[in-house]
Amino acid sequence: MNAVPVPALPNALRPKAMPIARHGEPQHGAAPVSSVQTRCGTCNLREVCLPCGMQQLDMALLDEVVYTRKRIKRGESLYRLGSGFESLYAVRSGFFKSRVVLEDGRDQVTGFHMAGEVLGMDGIGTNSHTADVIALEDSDVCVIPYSHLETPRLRHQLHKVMSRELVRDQGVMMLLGTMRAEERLAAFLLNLSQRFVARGYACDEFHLRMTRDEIGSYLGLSLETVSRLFSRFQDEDLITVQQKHICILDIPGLRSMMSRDQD
Amino acid sequence: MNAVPVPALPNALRPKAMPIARHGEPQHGAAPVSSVQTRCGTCNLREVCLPCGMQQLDMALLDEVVYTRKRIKRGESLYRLGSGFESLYAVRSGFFKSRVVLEDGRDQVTGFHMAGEVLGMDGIGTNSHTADVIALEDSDVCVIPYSHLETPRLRHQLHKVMSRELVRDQGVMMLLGTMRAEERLAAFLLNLSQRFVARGYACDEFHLRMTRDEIGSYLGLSLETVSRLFSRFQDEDLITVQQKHICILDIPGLRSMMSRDQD
DNA sequence: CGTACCTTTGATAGAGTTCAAGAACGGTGG
DNA sequence: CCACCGTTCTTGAACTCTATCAAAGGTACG
Repeated sequence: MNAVPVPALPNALRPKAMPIARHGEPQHGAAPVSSVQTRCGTCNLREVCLPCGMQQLDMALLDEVVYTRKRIKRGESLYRLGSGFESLYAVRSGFFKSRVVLEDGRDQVTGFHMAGEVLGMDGIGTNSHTADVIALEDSDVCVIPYSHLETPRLRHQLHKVMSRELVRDQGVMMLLGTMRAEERLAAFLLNLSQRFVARGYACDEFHLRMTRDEIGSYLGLSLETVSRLFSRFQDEDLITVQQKHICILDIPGLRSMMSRDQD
Repeated sequence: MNAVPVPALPNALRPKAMPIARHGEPQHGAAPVSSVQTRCGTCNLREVCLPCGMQQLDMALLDEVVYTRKRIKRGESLYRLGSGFESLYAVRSGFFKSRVVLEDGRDQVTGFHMAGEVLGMDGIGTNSHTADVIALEDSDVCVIPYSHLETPRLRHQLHKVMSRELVRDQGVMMLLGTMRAEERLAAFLLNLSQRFVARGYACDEFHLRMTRDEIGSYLGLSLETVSRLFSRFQDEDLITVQQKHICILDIPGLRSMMSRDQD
């Protein structure tokens, strides 16, 4: 029942279109306990997942790829710093955060991850993971043993995914390095919006799965600043906020907030 | 003549050990104009370069890998945002910065790159580069056509390099997201020091190849703050600074500067 | 040898943090 | 159904760190 990212909310909050975001397999009344077999060829996420860009390729190839599924409950971790690396994980449904922790206890949220995104690549280099990945809601992942990445196409897809991750990181550095608080939050909202759209959900209305604290950590701001900015954006009719429920009213307005010259 | 990262400086500044940092090939009087053939098997950088970790593997394998070399003069770019992706580049000698530029002109230095490091992986995802990479001194790279990464070992090495890059980015996010100015600069100096050591240079004495402005951009600080902190670190006998020439006097002191509890 | 760039240092101001307190929400159990 | 609890969110006020503005000194390179 957690296949839809916005679980128990009024109709208005449901995705306007959801061609992708349901499980490929029929969902039985009782959720499967932990590991199920899943076939890429029938997975509705295939257009945004690891083999993204493979639509034009032989489906036959995809059909052969079968992964184990794993459920992670809200608050539990997919993996932790120091745990051994064996597999990559594709998020099937749900929402994760990744974070790194400093010796003195400070931590930094390094990313939020939704359906179709790939996790675990930090472990390839040292054979053990360098971050914690924690489910922000009950979630489902496909386990992709690293050793199974045998076909050239799939390997190239992995390269693409990793490369995009590097590019995403550049964006975060830009955000943390040069942007002011309001620009960061605007960029954050627009990014979330884009990613929801890519998954067939409404671009202008969604439910934040993370706390103000987690947003703040990710954006390099205090939770109070995040809260204040949400209120200010609302005053300026850019968005509406009710706790974790966000409506974006003025996408161009948010966008213009990100270029400095025109205040 | 630019093989040594510290070109024209007093003896004290020269690397204390330099088992790695000279060209594998005999250097002819006049520097080669642009492209030369280079063999990994005889390259003195092989222990820190793309095939790092391959020491224990067949050298025979390495010997077959031959790359084209390319010279980039100070101030020139290895590639630019939007330029097509074909190859990865391994830095043989010299020093680079990478940066991304926002529409409104602001830019962010996203990394500094020295001998043995691999550049260009940002281009794999979209088949075009997403950043500018600019030489901070006359430099030398090996051109590694992406299509040549054919052996399983080499591919795995690429995965490792990319993964480590992702982990490095996590570190930068931690830096930009949670650290204060002094912590950032301390972390920066310690990181540089470590990387020099890995290449056989002195850990406590080196020549900065970048300006205060570039350091500031990388660390999310203004150049004035960087300059002030250098001066303060000097007052506190942690380092000595003379323009771009740095001596680290107290590594533990710098390290303790990075944990917040003990002020 | 002069010019352009880089660096240092001071004074001021502003953005965002921190501390604090109260309000809203969500779940639990009586 | 309501009261209760912990967690999350909001808002205010004071303070701090860092940016910005400004000017002078140094260095390097043509």
